[in-house]
Amino acid sequence: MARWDAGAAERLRMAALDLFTEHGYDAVTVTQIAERAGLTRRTFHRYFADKREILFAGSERLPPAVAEAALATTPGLPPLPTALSALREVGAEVSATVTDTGRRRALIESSAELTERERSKLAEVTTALQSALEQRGAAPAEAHFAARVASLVSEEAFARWTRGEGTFHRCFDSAEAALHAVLTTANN
Amino acid sequence: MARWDAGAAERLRMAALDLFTEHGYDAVTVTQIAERAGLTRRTFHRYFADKREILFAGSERLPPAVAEAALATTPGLPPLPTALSALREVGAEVSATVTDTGRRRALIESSAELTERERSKLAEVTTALQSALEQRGAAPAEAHFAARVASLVSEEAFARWTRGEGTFHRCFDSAEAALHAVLTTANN
DNA sequence: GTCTATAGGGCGATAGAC
DNA sequence: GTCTATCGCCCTATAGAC
Repeated sequence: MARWDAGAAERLRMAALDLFTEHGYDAVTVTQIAERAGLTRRTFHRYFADKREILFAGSERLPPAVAEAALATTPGLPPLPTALSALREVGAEVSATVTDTGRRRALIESSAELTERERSKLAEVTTALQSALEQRGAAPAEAHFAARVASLVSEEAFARWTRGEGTFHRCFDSAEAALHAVLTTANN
Repeated sequence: MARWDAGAAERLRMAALDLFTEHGYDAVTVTQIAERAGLTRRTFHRYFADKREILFAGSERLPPAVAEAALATTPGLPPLPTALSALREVGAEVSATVTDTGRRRALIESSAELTERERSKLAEVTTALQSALEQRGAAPAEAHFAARVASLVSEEAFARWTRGEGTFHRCFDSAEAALHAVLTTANN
């Protein structure tokens, strides 16, 4: 376990995931994670701001990706379709890339601390999306609603995809249809 | 410094609010709050699980209140109108009761930690609402969407109300109209 | 790499209300 | 006397400073 083995961050991530699944999130200390990765507690904090962050490594790339996707859609497309299209596109990429989905989901749901942090991460995506919509000329309130409704669809799409209800695109479309159904039933 | 002065929790809350506004949330320690309230750090933790919780005192009453309101609406009303009606009703009560709105809002927005916690509190309301809708016979996915869309309207209503855009009922209605506008523009 | 401040909580002793 | 809120001292772990 050479001190300069590459991928310290990735080794820490794996060590953490293993220890968490084995003993539960709360029962594992940062020191134990660092030790299993052959590093020190100090080094852990060079890569992750706090213990929760290790389960959200790489998530900082999502908000800019979504914003970029939104800005790249057909000019003149209204805010909601723009937001949906951006999240559909980036979500498909994520669903194709991501690993350990099941273990990660179970862990996050097992701890209030982690659920809380996940909400923040999702909120960051929504905020970035809202800004992008405003850049495209949407009014703040309009951008806010569109970004949040689209995020709602995207979250539901991920939930369906995790449950194995088909490809991400398929799940996204069915989530969108389900939302539409709820909205129109209401207007009767 | 009477050990038995009534309202320890409220004294702690006031002390915390004062100290936070004076020095900033991060710069204040639990020990300082307890001292200003004439109590010890240990007692603080008998009332509040952690430092953040003191800014959300009483929030545990909201989820049941919203669920109750949802269950009390006209039988047969579809999920979304039910959810909207419940949040409109409870929101109006809250807006009539709550104090220190301005200071509290500024504080929460000043700290990522507090923003994170607030999201959790809002999510608890949404979850309770969703359960109530399911109890009324809505399918899980349907209940989920209705609860979250309605919560979105309610949050926007509170934002408008805090900005002084009229009574809470008025703000709620205008928020609902704004959402409707975004949704219909999308369907063109 | 060590050192410090602080959070958060377990446990038993105790001071005051009844 | 009982009952219970509070205290004091214990500990561990996080997070960041030196």
